[in-house]
Amino acid sequence: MRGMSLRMALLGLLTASGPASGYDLTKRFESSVNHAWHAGHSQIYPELAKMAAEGLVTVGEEGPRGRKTYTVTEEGSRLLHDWLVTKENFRPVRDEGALRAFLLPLLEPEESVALLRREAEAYAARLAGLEALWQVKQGSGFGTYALDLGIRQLRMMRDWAGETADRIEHAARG
Amino acid sequence: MRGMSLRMALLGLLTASGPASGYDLTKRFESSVNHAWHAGHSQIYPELAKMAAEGLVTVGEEGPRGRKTYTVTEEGSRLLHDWLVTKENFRPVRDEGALRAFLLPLLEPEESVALLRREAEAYAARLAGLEALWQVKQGSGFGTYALDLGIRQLRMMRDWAGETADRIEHAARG
DNA sequence: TCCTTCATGTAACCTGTTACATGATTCC
DNA sequence: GGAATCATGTAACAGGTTACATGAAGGA
Repeated sequence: MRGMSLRMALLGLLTASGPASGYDLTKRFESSVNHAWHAGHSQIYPELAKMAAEGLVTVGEEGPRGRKTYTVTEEGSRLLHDWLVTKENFRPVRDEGALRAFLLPLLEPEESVALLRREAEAYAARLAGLEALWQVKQGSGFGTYALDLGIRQLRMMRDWAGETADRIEHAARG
Repeated sequence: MRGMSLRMALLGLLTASGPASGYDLTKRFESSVNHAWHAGHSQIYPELAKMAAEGLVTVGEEGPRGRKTYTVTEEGSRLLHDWLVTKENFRPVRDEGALRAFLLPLLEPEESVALLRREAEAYAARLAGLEALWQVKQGSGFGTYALDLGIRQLRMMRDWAGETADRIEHAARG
């Protein structure tokens, strides 16, 4: 089995914050795990159905408006634990930002510099968002480790973009 | 059009290192752009065919063993340039490492620590690979900016894993 | 002759994206 | 009554993975 990530994210959210509907999970994704793994409702609903069919979750009674509540089973719990502990995580890299970095020398120096400055700003803006979240959470709570990682990531990229722009500018003038 | 990355990587390699066959490009991918964007031959061959059909590249005479040589056209060149200069790059995040970080609190402290130590080592090993490459290239040449980015990335992840392990260990004891 | 490398592809499958589609409930 | 939000889904398509399949050329 290859891409179990969506499954694991769902099992994780259900474990951490308790039983929920597909709708709830879609919201939880947006507000918590989204900066680590993105998924929309059109992916979540069918995945929950499959997971129920495979016994990883159970579906409760239908509530108002057809609401279905999912709960993790023993088997789901075990699977998540095993995945976390066991799985070697080196899937092939596919990073559009890095690809653009790779191709950067194909641009004129002024073009590259302008691009990098723009990107540095964009990274800084996203960074500000995550840092605000960090403030709110006071550096504790469920998503903290991932949030820390995300912040470090954006800081690194902002710095890389800025310093690379400086380097190119310097080389073009000097 | 959404995922133009493979296309752009191919146009970029053809621009930077000259006309090549699908086979050559597969090799070039492995040895240069692989740490930024991965693709195998089964993706590259059909993509080149599509690109030829759309006039982004031309196919030369067949060489020995059915070898086909591709060359970038004006149109391909323009497309690549526009993509680099214009495109806003914020595709949704989908980072398995970050997801695992998010789910980390579901493990027992000792399990998390063991996992993070293992990961820190793995990052360090990959880092050593890229740093060796950097030494070879003496910090210059076509892929340099991306290589720099890759190195910063791995350093950051290694540090994050190590420091997070320390933090958890400290909290569990103290 | 045999092995390796060069060289091309296809097919089935899984994951993710975008757009379409529907309807109940609650609040103003 | 009308708008927002709750709540579920499907379908067509694009992108990526794995495995299968074939054969020519070159070197030991």
